[in-house]
Amino acid sequence: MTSTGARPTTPTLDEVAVLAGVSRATVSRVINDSPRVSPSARDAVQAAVAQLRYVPNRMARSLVTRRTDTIALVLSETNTQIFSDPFFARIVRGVTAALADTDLTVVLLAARDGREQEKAGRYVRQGHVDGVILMSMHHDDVLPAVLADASVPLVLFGRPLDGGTFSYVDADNTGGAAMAARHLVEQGRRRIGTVTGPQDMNAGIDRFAGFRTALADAGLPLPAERCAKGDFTEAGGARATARLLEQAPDLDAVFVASDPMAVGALRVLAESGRRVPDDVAVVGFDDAPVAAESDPPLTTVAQPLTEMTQELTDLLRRQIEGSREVETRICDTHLVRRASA
Amino acid sequence: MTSTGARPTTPTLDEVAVLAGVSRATVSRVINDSPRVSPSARDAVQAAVAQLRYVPNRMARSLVTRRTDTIALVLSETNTQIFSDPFFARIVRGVTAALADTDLTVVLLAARDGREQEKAGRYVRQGHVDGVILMSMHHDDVLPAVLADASVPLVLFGRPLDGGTFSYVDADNTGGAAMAARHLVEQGRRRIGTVTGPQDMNAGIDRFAGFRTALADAGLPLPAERCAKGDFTEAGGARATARLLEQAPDLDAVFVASDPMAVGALRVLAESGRRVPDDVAVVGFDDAPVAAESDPPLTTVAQPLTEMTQELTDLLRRQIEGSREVETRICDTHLVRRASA
DNA sequence: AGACGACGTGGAAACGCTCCCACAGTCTGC
DNA sequence: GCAGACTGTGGGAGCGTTTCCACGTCGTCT
Repeated sequence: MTSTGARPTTPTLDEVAVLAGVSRATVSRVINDSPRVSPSARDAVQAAVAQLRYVPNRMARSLVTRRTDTIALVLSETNTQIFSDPFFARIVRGVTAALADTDLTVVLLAARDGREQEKAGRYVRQGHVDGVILMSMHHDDVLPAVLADASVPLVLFGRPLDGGTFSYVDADNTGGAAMAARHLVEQGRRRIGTVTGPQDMNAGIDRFAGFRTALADAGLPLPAERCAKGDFTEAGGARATARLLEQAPDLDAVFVASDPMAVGALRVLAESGRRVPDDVAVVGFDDAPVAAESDPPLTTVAQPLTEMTQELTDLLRRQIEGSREVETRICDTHLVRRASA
Repeated sequence: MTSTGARPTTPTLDEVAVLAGVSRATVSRVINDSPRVSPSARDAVQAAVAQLRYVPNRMARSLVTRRTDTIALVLSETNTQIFSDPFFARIVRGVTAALADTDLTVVLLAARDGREQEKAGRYVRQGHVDGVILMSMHHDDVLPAVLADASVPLVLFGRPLDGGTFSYVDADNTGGAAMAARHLVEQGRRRIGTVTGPQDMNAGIDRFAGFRTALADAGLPLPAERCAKGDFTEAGGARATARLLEQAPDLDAVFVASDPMAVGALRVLAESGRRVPDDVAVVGFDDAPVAAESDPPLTTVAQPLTEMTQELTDLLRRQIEGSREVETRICDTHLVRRASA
């Protein structure tokens, strides 16, 4: 079983050339689908490639072309829990799907603490990738600046808080939250509260702002005791809702800034003996898979994730092609009506 | 805002050498911490590096060293849902943590369909990484063979089904399931059923086998109507449990092959009016975070995930160093007793 | 029939780095 | 005081590609 022999050396372009009886340059042309090759030469090369099971050496190729055909999807998030958030999974799926037809490969980089962020930054700066999609939600994250500084094409998922000059794609969080608020008002609710997201995340801030503004526009008050801060997790949503019910037991509706939190809210509401939507209406945000399966199914604000990931990759690819334009895309949300409101 | 000017060209070793007044070779030595450099030269080089903000070009370096200092963690799994399974997140965390002190960077590759698996395979074969940790659970996955064929160091998470000669690390699924069965027997349970995992996954097969054997050893029968097949998800666990209760309403205990499924089982049991553990005892598997928060908290079989990821990286690093030994590690599980059994 | 593109091809120069080797200078032990 | 080792340094080859350029060899147009 034991052996420390050298691993088999992979064939090079030269060896293929010799076997095919042509020059290295011609083999290269065949590999790269150049039209300027005779059919006979092409056949000979392809046969030789197949026989030797030749695979081009990426490093050598990248060294001269200065392209890697790889992009990084960097998840900069200290909360390890969020990494298993279905929302992230959907983004990853969307991005890889959007690039399925291209020859770009997506690699994921998880940067959960300072050291990992540093590693990710170095990885990018060393030229491993042609571009970066960065998901960084927190205010104090330095990675956006570090990567921008690496002068590598960069697109953010989510509006950056500090308003730096980054290209980014985001959902219309403000508008979506306002839509949720108006929906509740139209249902005749008057004592409407909210479970917010973290207020150091743009999504948390914007959803709260949109909600508050819409409520004010409708002439409804939003006293502090009808607001509780959550952390986008189910457990956090449950805790926040419990607090809310204690502070404002007469609540007749609640806007919960994410679906996982809303699921927690539904549980706590049920445990408190309240019926949803009869006693308390609930609107969530995200249209996560779980929203359709909750009891009752959740009315929620949907983000057009497919469109967003498509925009993300479009923007990035345009930058890779050479554009230095700073572009932003705010994608419209829409209300998905189910049973909870 | 618009401009399509060329991105700033990154400095090379030569430019650093000129600025520092030394040769390229000396700069290289400083970069690579060679001891054979005089303090004065070292200082001059470091100053020049800082001034030019020089970062070595990975491609050029890798081309000659044949190392990339990168390993890939490949998730080969068609079930997109599993990608957001907390279990995966824990593995990712464990692996990156185990490599935190090294200069190895981990990149994640998600291979969810044939095309993505092909991309991942190509990525690896082209020499982007020094080694691969592969999570591939399904019987019909071709990626293990493809990657092994790429003659790149490879370690599997989870025992491969076809018994190929791969290095791998796995939990003692058989032993853990047997432990769960014995625990239920010791509690005086006699009509014990199970919700299994998918039977085309090694974890599903082994847990079922260990459970069945232990039950037989205890002289207890396991009729077919006390077995229901799940898919490792909460919803699947709920469905399987509902089936189980229909087929065998007199069940007094159930071993559920994963914690998410067990959570689904608890819900269905509660809905059917059964008390846990009074009427039906439940043991799960994985010791997922959710196990501690369920109602009642779940007794479950824990895998030593930290130890496993550590072994995984140790094995891989040894292979990268040149070992061609095929090594396997089966890590012991232990029972975490909570309230459900 | 002669000139002239177009076409297919090979030689050779990069790309940015590491590392072997040679070389001068300094230090040690006699 | 001199052979020998040791130390720091620079020159240069080479890693496996792509791509520019020059060079025949045709077919086509006047």
